[in-house]
Amino acid sequence: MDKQEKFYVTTPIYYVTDAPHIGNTYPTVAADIIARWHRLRGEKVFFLTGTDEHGEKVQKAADAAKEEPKVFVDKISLRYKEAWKTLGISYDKFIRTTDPEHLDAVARFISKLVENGDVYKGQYEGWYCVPDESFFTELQLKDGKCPDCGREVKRVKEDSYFFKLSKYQDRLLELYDKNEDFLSPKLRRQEVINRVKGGLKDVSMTRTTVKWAVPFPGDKDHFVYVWVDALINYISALGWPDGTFKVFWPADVHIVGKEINWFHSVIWPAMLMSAGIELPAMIFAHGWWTSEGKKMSKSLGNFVDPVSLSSKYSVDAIRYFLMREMPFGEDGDFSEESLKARINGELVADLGNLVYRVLTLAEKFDGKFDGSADLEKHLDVVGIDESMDRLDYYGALEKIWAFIRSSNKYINDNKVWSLKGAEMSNALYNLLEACRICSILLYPFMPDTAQSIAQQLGVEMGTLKDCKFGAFTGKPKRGKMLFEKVLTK
RNA sequence: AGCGAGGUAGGGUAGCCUGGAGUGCCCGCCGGGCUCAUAACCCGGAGAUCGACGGUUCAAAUCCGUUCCUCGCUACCA
Repeated sequence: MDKQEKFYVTTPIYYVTDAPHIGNTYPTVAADIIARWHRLRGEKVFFLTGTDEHGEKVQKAADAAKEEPKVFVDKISLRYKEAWKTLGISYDKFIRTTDPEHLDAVARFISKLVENGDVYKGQYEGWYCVPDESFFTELQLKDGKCPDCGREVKRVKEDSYFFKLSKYQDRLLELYDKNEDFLSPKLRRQEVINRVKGGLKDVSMTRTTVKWAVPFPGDKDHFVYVWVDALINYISALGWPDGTFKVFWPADVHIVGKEINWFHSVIWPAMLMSAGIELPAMIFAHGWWTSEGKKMSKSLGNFVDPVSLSSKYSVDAIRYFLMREMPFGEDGDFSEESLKARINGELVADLGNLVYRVLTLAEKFDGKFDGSADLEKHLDVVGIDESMDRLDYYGALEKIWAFIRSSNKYINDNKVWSLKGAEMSNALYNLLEACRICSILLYPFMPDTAQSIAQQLGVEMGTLKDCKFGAFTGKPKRGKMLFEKVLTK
């Protein structure tokens, strides 16, 4: 269980043209859980999230809101912070790409690429939709027209600085080959490798038309394209090249959405190679949610909002559901019916009921809780820890739930309610220890619930080291039910 | 089109790499048990020609080939 002493996890930084919704909540909750897990292991953890605030789309959104870009992004950035507070996100730093330190780091980073001869001036060619003021690649066009509005596009050329991505093809392939976990989950691995094998084109990294951006060092007509700016947040947040950068870099995992996997799995490591900076250990691309079976889209207005859901149900239920409904990395569907089914079936009937019945029995018993660890054989802490190493939250929860079910079964099989004396003491010892260990294992997923369990057991919240049967020293006192049953339909 | 993933009981999955009686898990359904517990918990049962065709083998969900279907990625959507 003793892995590295430090752990650095990041979420994508979220583009401020949208309010928080399930799409950005999902990786944020996932990062929060893995950060909390590593804290339970006793590691020094740095958990970074933030907002991506530059670019043309932000500029336009600010214009539409009749606000200065900075005023606009301040507002939205705050909404993210509020949402994360509601959802119990324990980030260590919230970076904004408009932070002065970040702007400075971007300029220095790019100068480094220039020094190393990986940046050259060329011409960017693309299709431009005048009314939308947007560039598109050949592939993005829909029947030769603007994919957004369907109007005519025109071929334009503009000066641009390029990053020599092509130069790093072999080194990238070597990286993927040597480090199997770099491209995670496995399902994404071959997809990226084959595309890289197919050849890499140098990428345009500046624009002259977008002014709401970081100035390009050494050429005042150019501004850094948002994706370059955004990627650098992972090191600028640490104060690269000094400060906590020295403690926490390289990142142990960058959690990203599959749509931005290319940038993180290919372009970002190439940029780091060019700058002579160590590479992150893992890029984990998660899947997407549909909403009630339909793709979430602005036109349908069907974005799932976990913040408002969390006031209707509970934060912990939402956090649990996000990790339990589908394996991290795959796609899945969000439906309120399914959420209710998991609350009633798993949180109420399995977990909540277990804790409640155990505490009822324990309160009635007058004596010490002592015995031999009969239930421990159903507990697979090592397996759970290994699942968490792979960010397999789904697998970890499956194992935790197997233990919860075994504990419920133990009560029935042994007719615990009818036991007396030493037999009762032994049974309650096992059950109370089971609940205590569950409180620890569940803590990263459902912090409030876990703390409530610990409190009702009358014990301090433990760490991963305490996930083994030992002496039960608590003073159980039943409190309120962990989860209330919700009405279906 | 290219590349990738997948098709296992009513739904969702594991098993496939390293062949060995369709073996497991969750939900749903039917029946039973129990009464500590939030109509909660526990047990049992029904339900699958493992997408289709062909091959290898004593033996195929598992290996090989073909085929049909679904989904994802393809360079700034979480």
